[in-house]
Amino acid sequence: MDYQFKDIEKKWQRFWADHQTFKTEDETTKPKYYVLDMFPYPSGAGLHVGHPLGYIASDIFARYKRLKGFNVLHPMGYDSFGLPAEQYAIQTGQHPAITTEANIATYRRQLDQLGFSFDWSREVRTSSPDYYKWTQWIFMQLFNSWYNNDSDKAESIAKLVENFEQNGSAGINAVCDDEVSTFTADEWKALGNHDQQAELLKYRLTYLRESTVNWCPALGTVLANDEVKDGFSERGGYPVEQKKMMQWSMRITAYADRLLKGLDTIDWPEPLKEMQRNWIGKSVGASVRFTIDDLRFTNDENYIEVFTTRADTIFGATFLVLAPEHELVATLTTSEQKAAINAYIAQAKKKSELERMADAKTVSGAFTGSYAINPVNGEKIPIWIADYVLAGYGTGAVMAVPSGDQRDYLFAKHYNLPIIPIIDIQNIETEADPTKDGRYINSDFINGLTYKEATAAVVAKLEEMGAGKAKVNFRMRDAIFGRQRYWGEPVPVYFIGDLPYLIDEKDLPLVLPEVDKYLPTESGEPPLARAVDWKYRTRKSEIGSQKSDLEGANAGKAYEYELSTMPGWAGSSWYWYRYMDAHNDKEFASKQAIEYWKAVDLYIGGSEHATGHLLYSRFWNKFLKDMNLVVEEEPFKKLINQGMIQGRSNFVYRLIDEIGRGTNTFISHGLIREYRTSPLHVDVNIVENDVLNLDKFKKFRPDFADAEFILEKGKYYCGHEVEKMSKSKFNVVNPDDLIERYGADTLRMYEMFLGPLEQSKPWNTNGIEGVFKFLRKFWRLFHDETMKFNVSDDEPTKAELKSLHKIIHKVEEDVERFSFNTSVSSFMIAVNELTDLKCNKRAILQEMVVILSPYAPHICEELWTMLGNEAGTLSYTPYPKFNPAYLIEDEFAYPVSINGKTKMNLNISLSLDAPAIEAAVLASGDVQKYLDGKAPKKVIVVKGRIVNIVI
RNA sequence: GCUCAGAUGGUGGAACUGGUAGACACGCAGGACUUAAAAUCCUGUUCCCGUAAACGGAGUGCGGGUUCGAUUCCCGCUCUGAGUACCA
Repeated sequence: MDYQFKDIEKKWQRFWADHQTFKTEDETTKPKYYVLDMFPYPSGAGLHVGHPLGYIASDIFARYKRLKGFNVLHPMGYDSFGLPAEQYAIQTGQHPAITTEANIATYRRQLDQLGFSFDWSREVRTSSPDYYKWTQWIFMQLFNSWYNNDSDKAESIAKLVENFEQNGSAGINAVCDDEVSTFTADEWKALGNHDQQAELLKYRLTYLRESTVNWCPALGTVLANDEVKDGFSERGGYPVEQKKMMQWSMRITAYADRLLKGLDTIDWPEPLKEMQRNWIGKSVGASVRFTIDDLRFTNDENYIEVFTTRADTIFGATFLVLAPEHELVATLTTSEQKAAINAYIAQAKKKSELERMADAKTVSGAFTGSYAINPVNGEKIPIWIADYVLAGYGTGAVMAVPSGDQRDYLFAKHYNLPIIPIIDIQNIETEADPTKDGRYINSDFINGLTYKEATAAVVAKLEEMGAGKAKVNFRMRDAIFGRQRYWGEPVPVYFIGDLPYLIDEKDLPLVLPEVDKYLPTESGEPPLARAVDWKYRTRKSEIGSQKSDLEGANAGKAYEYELSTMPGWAGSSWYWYRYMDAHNDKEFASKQAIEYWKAVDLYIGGSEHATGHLLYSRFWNKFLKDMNLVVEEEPFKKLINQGMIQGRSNFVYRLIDEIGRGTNTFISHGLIREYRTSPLHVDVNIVENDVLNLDKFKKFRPDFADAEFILEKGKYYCGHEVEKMSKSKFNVVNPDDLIERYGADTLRMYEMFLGPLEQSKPWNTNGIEGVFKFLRKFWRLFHDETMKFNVSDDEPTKAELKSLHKIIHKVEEDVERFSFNTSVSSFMIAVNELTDLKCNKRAILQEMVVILSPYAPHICEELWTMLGNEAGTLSYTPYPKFNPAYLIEDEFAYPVSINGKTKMNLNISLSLDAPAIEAAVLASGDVQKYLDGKAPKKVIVVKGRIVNIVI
């Protein structure tokens, strides 16, 4: 029988499902290996050919590891909360759960078709209450924790309370809000429960605070920074504005340093680590207090604090600049300057983020009229405001050193402020010079010192004066953790007055209530406000840690729940643990499961999650580690980014008539220079190797039914271009179509054959034939001319064994370094060789089946059983053992170069050593011809490699 | 602007530690089989000169360097893609 991929693939997909071939046990006899894919959001559009790229790679790796004797965890699930389902619900009134369910069914069908070896018994869905129960539970742990800088880890709030009760706020070194109170133990105890809770909220790892948020009116929700692009929402492209709002936040900044340090311990692509480093944005410097030269300010508030990374340049500081939003601006502004300052603030406020960015080159600012004192030299320097200083970074104020900082330089030039050189080699004629080389001048006690010495000396002096101290600043902000949306996890919190309280653990999961519409209420409250009688009722018998508020008059009352839901990244920040123990209803995963599987050994996914999912996941993981709930500091040991698959669009060229109208005549791409044409996207699915299928084109759109063509060599050639893959560009290729035509094994191998996994590349179906032909050729090795199964038990020859062992070794090497494209080529070479050798020996072919099975599992399962093996055993059979003895050659065709240019090959025994090889080469007639009687200047011989003769 | 990645035939790409550049595949051209088409198979295919071959020359974005030898290492530049954006 010929290679019937359709029957074969259906048969084995069913077999794997029926026999649960890939169900993973949490056993400990084999070494474990955890291969994870980034789980998809099940969108309505289904998979396109770009999505499976990473899944195919991870599946090959997982299958390979099984053959190598590992107990492999290779699960899949769905990140099923999200905006598109909700948008659809708003438009149609359909409950997002229903849409989501339907989309998941499509995804599942498409994934199954590709023959993945997922253990579906462990499937997770972030939108399922069994799952989000634990997302809520983790939220509660965060609420009940604070970050202790002294132990450098998160600890229980109870411990903090204990400390307050014994010592007050003294000795607490926490990551917390800026405005925490100081109090004694007695003062603490004297506080009412309300005030105590309000104070504790400033320490909790998830907390409420008024924050400036990215409010998107069109979506009716708040967006995270990474969901906003250039002032517009990433999804939908709606305008985003800044708005103040009470929001849940996550104190991720507590982990900034650990998130940074951890990067050095994990095997991730360098660019991705770099992106996280930039995002965290650690800068080491100093905070410096500049006294305000104004008697109106009281003694303990008479300073402006700035952050600088160049404390060494402080003698060059000739003015201060505050952000227009800085809280001191109003008080600093003198009456003469009031008009100018107000005008400037008004103008700055009007400018959108986008305009501010485009305007980066223009210098603008205003003088407050006030002065400050430079602490190191007592100089009186003016205080300005300008929008190049950002309120959200550092202290929202800078000391301007125009000789060393280009923005300060431009500002000083524009407003005629002094520029003082502070380093002897500094050249500041046309621009600032931020050099750190040379020696200091005009700088009093650091004159003559080097950069390192000067920085230390200045910081020491400032500390001594009480005017500053060394400080580390981070660019990263606490992450906002709330959406005014319906389709997300409810926050397990209710309110008594203005204070949030956790619901009882027994009441988890807090299930998403039904609502009549998925829109905000008329008064602007989130959709959850529409739920009827959705209130938390406390029970006196089940009161928790914050008990005093639930007792007495409050017991049994109904309280408002938090109405916002969790953001998209909540459910994906811990899901890899759920796969370890997906059905546990006592814990998010059992201790044994976590201790066995530990962390993800290989994680494959796109780099677009670099600063979102991958950062938040590391944060939650570190927190869970601090709580002793998990065992590893880093969740993903090795990570690979699969490249993006871009679209490759095809174009037809419509002839334009004299008056500029499009006609119904189309010009082949090679001829368009001779005509006036306009390009038109054409569906790539009716184009093959850039040749248009004319009949299908006529059916593509009704107005093309009577299209005419000007052809080249009888064919219509299309033009092409690389663009984003999108429906509107008609360049979306659906894997279903390709599977229908060539089968999943061909598609799997072709996606790998396209090029290195990590490289972005345009999808191009040209060439898939080659892979398909390869599989047929492989099939034919097992069959005679009449397509009858025919395998012999004869002893293999030396040449056959050599081919086999070459590929055994090559595939091992390739898979270990994730170079899947090169192993596909090598398979082709091996099959070409075995075809030439007319090899049908079981001893060779059975091993070939095992080696190829991770790549093309269906055809291999079929051949495996045809060879007489038990069905389903292929996935767990041992990988063939490489024997280098079969590759040993006794002769090598040495390339002989003259002056580095290869001229010929000479067969020489590999047993000869260098001098003997040299003699043999020089004796050769062909070499003599080049030497022309002269002696060579030099002869380089690398045994087994090359001979180079220098003349 | 900054950071990172990349540039090899008509196309996707290979060459892993400096050692035969262009493996493998697509496409194209020619041929076999066929009434024909499809499928399959065979041959050729970096470019230039020689218009058959041998042979010769050039060649991995550009310009230099190190080396017996460079796609690979170093310096400078150009272009493409991604991320980031006044971060003090």
